[in-house]
Amino acid sequence: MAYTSSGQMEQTTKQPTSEVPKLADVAAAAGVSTATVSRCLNTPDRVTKKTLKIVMDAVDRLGYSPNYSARALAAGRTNTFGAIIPTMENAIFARGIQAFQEELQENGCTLLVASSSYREDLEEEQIRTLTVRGADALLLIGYQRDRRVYEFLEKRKIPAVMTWVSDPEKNLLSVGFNNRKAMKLLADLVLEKGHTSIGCISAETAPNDRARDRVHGIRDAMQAAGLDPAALMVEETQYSIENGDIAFRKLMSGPVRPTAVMCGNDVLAVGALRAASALNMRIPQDVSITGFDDIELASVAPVPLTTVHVPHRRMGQFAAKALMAALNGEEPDSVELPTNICIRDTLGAAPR
Amino acid sequence: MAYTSSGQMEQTTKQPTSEVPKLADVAAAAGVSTATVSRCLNTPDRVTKKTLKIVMDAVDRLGYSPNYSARALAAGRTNTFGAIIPTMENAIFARGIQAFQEELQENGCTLLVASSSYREDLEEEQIRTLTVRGADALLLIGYQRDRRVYEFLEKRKIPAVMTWVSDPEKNLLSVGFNNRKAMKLLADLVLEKGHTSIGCISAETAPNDRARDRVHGIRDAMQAAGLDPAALMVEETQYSIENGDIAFRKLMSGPVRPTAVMCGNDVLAVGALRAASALNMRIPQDVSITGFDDIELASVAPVPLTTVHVPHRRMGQFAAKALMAALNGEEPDSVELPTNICIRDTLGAAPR
DNA sequence: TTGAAAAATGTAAGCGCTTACATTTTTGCT
DNA sequence: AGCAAAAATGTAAGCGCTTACATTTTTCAA
Repeated sequence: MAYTSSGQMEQTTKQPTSEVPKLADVAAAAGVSTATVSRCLNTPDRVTKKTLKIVMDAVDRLGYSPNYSARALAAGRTNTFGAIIPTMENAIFARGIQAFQEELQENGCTLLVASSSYREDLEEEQIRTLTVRGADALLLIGYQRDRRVYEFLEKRKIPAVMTWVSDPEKNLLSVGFNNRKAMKLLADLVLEKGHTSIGCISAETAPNDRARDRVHGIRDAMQAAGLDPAALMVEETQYSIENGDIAFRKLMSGPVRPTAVMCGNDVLAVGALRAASALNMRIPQDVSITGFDDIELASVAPVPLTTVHVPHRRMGQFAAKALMAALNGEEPDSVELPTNICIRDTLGAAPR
Repeated sequence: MAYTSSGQMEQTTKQPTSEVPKLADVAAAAGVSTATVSRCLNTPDRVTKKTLKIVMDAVDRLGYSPNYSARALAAGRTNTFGAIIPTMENAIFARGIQAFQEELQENGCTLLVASSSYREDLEEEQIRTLTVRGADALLLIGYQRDRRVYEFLEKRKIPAVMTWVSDPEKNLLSVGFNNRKAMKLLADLVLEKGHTSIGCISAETAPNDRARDRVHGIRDAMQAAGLDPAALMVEETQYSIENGDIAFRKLMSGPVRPTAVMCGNDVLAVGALRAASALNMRIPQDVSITGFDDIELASVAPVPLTTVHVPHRRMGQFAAKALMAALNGEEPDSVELPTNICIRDTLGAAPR
């Protein structure tokens, strides 16, 4: 009777199994100790095939499933990961996070997602919340945050991976891509088409290092092509179709009309597309427009969008793998994924 | 020394506070028992103002935050809610779930979201997973699922709220709206405009009671208007812009061309819109198109969409409130929210 | 066959918190 | 001032699991 879960004697009137079975019940049913049951569940190779079978049969028979809180408390790990993304409102992060989640799930881990609304202070708060909630590790977007945050994570020994960015210079684990280089490559292509008057619709660069890098990339290309990088006309706004529309109109009503408008992401580009067609501008004959990300929206836009394809799914998967490795005491390497340009119908030769 | 967390004597070399402080440390620092600290945190009104202050000061000073696993284990509640939605890929559920989450967060609760890909079997699996993970309560979409699932929840005493639907006949807690009635109202309007040949692009109705109800609503209106409900031309497909496009073309290439196409949601409607303009049909002169949901997409579509507005945010909030009430042993009432028709530019008089 | 090393299993001490119950303090009367 | 009831606080027993360590069983070379 050593392992029955309740101290009371067996009643003559048997309980109708309304109670959820616990580890000790399985142990009793299988005639082994709780430690053995625990091993069968967590480290099956430390147990005889025979006992494994007996125990697993008991598990099935009782319909046992472990209490995660108890497990977390005893083991000191929650198997819960956190991700803090700037927004859930549009699809920018959806695919990558989805892949991240799937990869975790396959390994028995859970994901908690929070959003920061592109605000550093809120991000910090969310990081603390998720940590307190017991997240074993975190996925973050970009590098830009107070050093205090990094110190906090360091102190708590919580592995974190930065995503959507890549900078080998930084001594931080990252799984992402080089925004600046990716955008430069697309800009090179735009310049090759003969455009000299370039506009750019970007997310707000102050709180967003990815956006900043992308704008930088355009300037790099201009410089390389012998143009004045300062001539780039930049409109900053928040990511939304509506805002892309507005920003495009602003660019078009300025003193110098750009012949190509490079957008910081596909959502803005679709807004620009809409504005252009509302202004009776033909694409790409009158104006070229490019995006970034290659989300579904890009391919179903009124005119399919020339954009930069980002391997979101692979990024999510690798990020998960890296964090799980870090939790196992390994020292995973950062990975920089290649992006590639996705040529569709919105980029053409400069007019005239 | 009764409440220090470590049994060892104070070392001469003080630890650099690397260890995360625990309840007992706070108790020791405040000079009270662990019970009192716990009460300060959970039921502050059961404690003197004075001790509350002392304890909270200690909490701040030590930077204490409770271990949620331990709390969950001891209290038998996790303060975690689960939501299982058919898909995260488009924005249909985003707003409602976001509001649900915000409401929970305000009350110190966490949300775990999983998706079922519109498959009953996967939904059941996710329900079990979330339950095992310790979800105290669940938000589900629609009514349609095996009775076994309801029994399971009943047995485990896990409150669940059905959302995006409302049927007072069902003896289940729900916070939602009447899909059939909502769609009928819109269909009434379409019929008033003189349309007699109606098409419908719907989600697959087999696994989706909301979609089924909406189609039903159109038929109700036709019947009421003296038309043959069986004459409704229905195309079923999965929710995506692309599929809406394809379905629209199918409808238009059938033996009878509908003059109005009512879509099961806004995403499909935007696809239909795109197809129409690709086919050089003017909206609404040549063909009327309607949506359902009123997500952002609807108002930024090439032609702003006439659609049914669903109060997603309020639905999410009420759902959260209902579940929290249920967990407190109350018996919350189901709530049916009103929808309303959002008239924009895609519905016009029947041609000729 | 024997015995030491390796493998399997068992024992029991927590993990950090909540809460029933016991005890002490305060309150509000008379 | 004195007393019973109410309020505040303290005591300590778990919540269900993992795991260090102890014990038993198996393996395998001599």
